[in-house]
Amino acid sequence: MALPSTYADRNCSLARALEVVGERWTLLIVRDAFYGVRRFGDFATQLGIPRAVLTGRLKHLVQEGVLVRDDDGAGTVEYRLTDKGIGLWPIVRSLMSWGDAHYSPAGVKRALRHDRDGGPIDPDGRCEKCGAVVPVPEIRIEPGPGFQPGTTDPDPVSSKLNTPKRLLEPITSAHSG
Amino acid sequence: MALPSTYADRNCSLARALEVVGERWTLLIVRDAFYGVRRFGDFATQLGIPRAVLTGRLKHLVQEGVLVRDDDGAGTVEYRLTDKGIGLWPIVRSLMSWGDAHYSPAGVKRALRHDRDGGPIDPDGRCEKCGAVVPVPEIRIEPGPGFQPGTTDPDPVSSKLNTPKRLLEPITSAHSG
DNA sequence: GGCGGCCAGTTCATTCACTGAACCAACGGT
DNA sequence: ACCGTTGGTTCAGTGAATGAACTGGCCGCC
Repeated sequence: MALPSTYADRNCSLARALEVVGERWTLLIVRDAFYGVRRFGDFATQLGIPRAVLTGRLKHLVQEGVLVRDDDGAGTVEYRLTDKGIGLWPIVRSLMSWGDAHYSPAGVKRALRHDRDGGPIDPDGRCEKCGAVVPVPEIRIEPGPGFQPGTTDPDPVSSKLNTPKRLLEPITSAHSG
Repeated sequence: MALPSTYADRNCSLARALEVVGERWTLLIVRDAFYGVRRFGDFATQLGIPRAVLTGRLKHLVQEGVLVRDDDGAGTVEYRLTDKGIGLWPIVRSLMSWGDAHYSPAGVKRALRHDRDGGPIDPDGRCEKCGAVVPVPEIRIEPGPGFQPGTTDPDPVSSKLNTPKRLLEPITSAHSG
């Protein structure tokens, strides 16, 4: 985003946060990272984002410490959320919740559950069964009542994204899956 | 923002929410609305946003039911948050909180308190004194330890924004204040 | 050891949106 | 009649997004 040159808003953490995750596409990339997407190509096809833009956004996110770029030396590159990136979860959750509440009359598109006890997670991120704020790796995501299966048959990555799974669990594309 | 023409992501409420509040400036406008800003000119000077862009964003937000445009017939126009707009509070709060946590080593720039009992509000939006999720109109906002007073002396609206006050309480610009 | 496929990333011409400053019209007060 | 305030609009210049084609490293395979 890069705020106006004259950084009028030195005292707003919201503006500061938006400099990191406020640009177009960025939060969608982060969301996919929560869903387990790690590969450049998977982000690209999943989001339909121009590759040049994706390159820039990933660089920015790595620079800001939201993602780490893990290059195994043999040419396999993976982007993974850092702890700082995982800290974005409440933002992603509350945006999804607001979107569901106002634009998905048939019910939530993706439901969240506490993987340990199966309890539903309320809009505040608490498990309705055990009452605890559920840590990200213990969250299971699955299609909700508002979910609409696509008309065209999905690529392998999409179908995995639409299957119940825990957050952060890697999605492997193509051959290795 | 207007997602890619081919709306690949029909099943993502995050994408849907970002269509409404994901464009540059939009969440800053919403934040200012929480702070009590209501006038076109105040948004413009406060944010340093080009007026043409502000016009477009306000129109969009009104269209989406996040703000109402209130024209008293005598030429006085006010933009106010609707209930749907107030529903964005958890998003604004969690973004501020993330920004403070990672970019404000001296402490939060703005502190939130439950106006009724003075209890501090935790990152989840709960009053640490009474334990309740604090409704927006009961939230008092005030400069925190990370707040940096500006070098240039502020316009009247800014100084009011930097004074403890409750959310949604209107800020009146210039003469009437 | 050359071939083909996969993958991350670049290049580039086109289109689109933002920027910033100037301008305009309605109203209020004097 | 005139001036200041307010909510916009207009417009040329600039920068960023788009989308499709391309590059180059690495792999397995014959």
